[in-house]
Amino acid sequence: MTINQDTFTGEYSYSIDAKGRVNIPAKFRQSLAPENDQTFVITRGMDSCIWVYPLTAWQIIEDDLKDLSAISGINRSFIRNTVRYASSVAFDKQGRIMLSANLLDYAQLKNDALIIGMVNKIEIWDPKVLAKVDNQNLEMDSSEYDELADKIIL
Amino acid sequence: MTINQDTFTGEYSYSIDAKGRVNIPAKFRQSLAPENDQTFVITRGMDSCIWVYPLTAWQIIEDDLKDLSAISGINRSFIRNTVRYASSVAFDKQGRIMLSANLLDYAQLKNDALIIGMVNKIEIWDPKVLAKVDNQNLEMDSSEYDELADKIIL
DNA sequence: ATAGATTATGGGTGATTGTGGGTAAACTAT
DNA sequence: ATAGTTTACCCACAATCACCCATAATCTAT
Repeated sequence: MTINQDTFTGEYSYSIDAKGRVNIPAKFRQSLAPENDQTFVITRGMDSCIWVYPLTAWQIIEDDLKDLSAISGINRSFIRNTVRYASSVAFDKQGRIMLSANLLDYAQLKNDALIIGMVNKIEIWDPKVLAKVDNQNLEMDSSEYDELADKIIL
Repeated sequence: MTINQDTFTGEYSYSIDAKGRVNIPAKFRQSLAPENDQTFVITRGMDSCIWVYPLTAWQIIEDDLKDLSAISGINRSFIRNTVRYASSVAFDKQGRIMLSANLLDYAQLKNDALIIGMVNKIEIWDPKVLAKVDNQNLEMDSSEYDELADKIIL
C-alpha cells in the first residue's frame, strides 16, 4: 500500500516523445510526498544519466549550498557544477515531465528511456548506455563491493 | 509551482543585443520575490563574470560589509571591488537588463551569454571564458572538493 | 470475464518567451 | 540653447512551451 514517501524502487521502460517528454512511473508519482507539489528537480547525474529528485529533497541540498561562502574559489566552482544543470519541473496532467535538449544530449537519450528507482532519487537512462555501464562494472574489482556488503545487510 | 523564492538554478544561453541588453531567464524572473520590485543588483564577480543579486539580498550584503573591520587589508579590497561596480537595474517589459560597457568589458562578453543560477545569485559568463575556467578547475587539487562532496550528499 | 478506472502516448492550440528594432524623453558636452 | 548621444519605453514577430483533449493499452475489482 503506502510505502515510504519520496522513496523509489524498481525499473520501468518508457518512451520519449517528439517534444522531449517522458512519463514518470505512476508508482513514483504516488509515492511523491504532497508537499513537493508534483514537482521534481532534474539534473545531470554522475554517470551518463539524468537524476531526478523530489523538490523538497533538492531544497535541502540548496540550503547546504547557501551556507558556503562565495569568497572561496573552490566553493564557487562546487556550487556551479552542482547547480548548473538543475531545474525544477512539475509533471503535467498525464504525469510527464519535459527534458531539456541539454539533458537529453548529456544522457544520450533518443526514443526510449529506462527509469530506475534509486531509493531517494530516480535515474533516467538510455537502455544501451546503461547496459554498457553495467558491463564495465562487472569487470571492476569486487573488493569495494564487499566493503559495502559489510555495511548494508540485505 | 512556487519554489523557493530568490533561489536560482540551471544554465541558460542568451544573446546580448547591440544595445547591451540581455534577457533574464523567465524562471529566474518568476522566482524573484515581489519585494525586489523586479530589480537586481549587478556587479563584478570574483571570477571573470557578472554577478546578479536580488535587490534585497544585496542590501543584506551591504549591511554585512558595514560590520567588517576596515583594518584588514583583505576586507578593504573586498569591499572596494565588490561595491565599486555595483548598480541596481530593473528589467524591462521583455525581461531584459542593460549591462554597462564596463561590466561587459570585464566579463569579456560579446554576443553570447551563459546565465547560470548559483542558488542565491546569478552569474553571467562569456561561454568561452567559462569553458576555460572549467578546465582550470579540473586540473585543480581535488581534496578540498572531495571534502565538500562529503558534507553535501547528492 | 467483464466493466470501469487508471495509465501511457500522441497531438492541437493559445499563451509565453526571446529577440529585434523604433521613437521620444533625458542627459552631455559644446 | 543646440546638437549629439544615451536611455527608457513601446511594438512586432517567430519560436517555444504549458495546457488541454483524445485514444489505446493496461490494470483493478467485482
